[in-house]
Amino acid sequence: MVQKSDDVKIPRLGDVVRGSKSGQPIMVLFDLIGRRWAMGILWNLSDQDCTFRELQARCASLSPTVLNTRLKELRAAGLVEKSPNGYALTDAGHELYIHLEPLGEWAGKWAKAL
Amino acid sequence: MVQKSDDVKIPRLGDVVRGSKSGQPIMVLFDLIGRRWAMGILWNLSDQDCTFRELQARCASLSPTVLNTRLKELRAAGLVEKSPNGYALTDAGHELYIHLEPLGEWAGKWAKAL
DNA sequence: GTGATTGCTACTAAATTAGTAGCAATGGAG
DNA sequence: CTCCATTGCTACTAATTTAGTAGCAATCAC
Repeated sequence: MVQKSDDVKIPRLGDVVRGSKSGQPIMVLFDLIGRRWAMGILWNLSDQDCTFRELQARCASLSPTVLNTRLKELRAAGLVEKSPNGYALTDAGHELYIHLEPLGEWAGKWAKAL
Repeated sequence: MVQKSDDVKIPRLGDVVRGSKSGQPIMVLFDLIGRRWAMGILWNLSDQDCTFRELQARCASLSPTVLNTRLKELRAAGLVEKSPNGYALTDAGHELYIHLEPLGEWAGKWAKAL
């Protein structure tokens, strides 16, 4: 299994966050978790560790390319880590999830109202 | 000022959410607010109404194309509306913001730890 | 060994976003 | 009314991101 050290562009503090000159933490975070499937991955990892392929299946068969990219970014951001069973949330990842979780219920309400 | 009725593709319940077959509300929401600058726009509208150009300035001069697209989507989703002063969060938008807000503080902590 | 599964890379096509220019409408100032 | 600034937006092209598919090396179960 060959590993190339290709550059995982996660946003960093003070960085030009994909257009944002501010580099405010919240914008850095939004940039990171606002990428396609990033929040979905965190969501799906929240209740159990997943292998690469399980995660892929849970996320509506998103392409391995994107899944792998997202995983690299989330790992570089300290939100996800490798575990014996595949991938898992780190403590920070769990903390973030705790803040995301209420959105689940709210989304149901919102969707109904729409 | 001519208005063309061009199709604002906001995710809908039961939709194939940009690849997601589930159509779960939370995934629909993630799809919507996971688009570039969507959360940033909500964030910036939370404390005051903004004109189109103010919003553009606050969001690191994101292009009018994308800003306008996001605004259409967020309006179609009932999170943003026009106000005398430009654009504003709806009640639903405020509710969502309330859930997003704690992320601000958390992001600061996370960023420091990184 | 053989076969199945896992983690991932490579590649091309499609979609989204960035970036810039500019125009029609509105609102003063004189 | 005339001039001019501002606002809200459209049009267009270039760059970047994501989708989608194929497939290979490593690991594991027999």
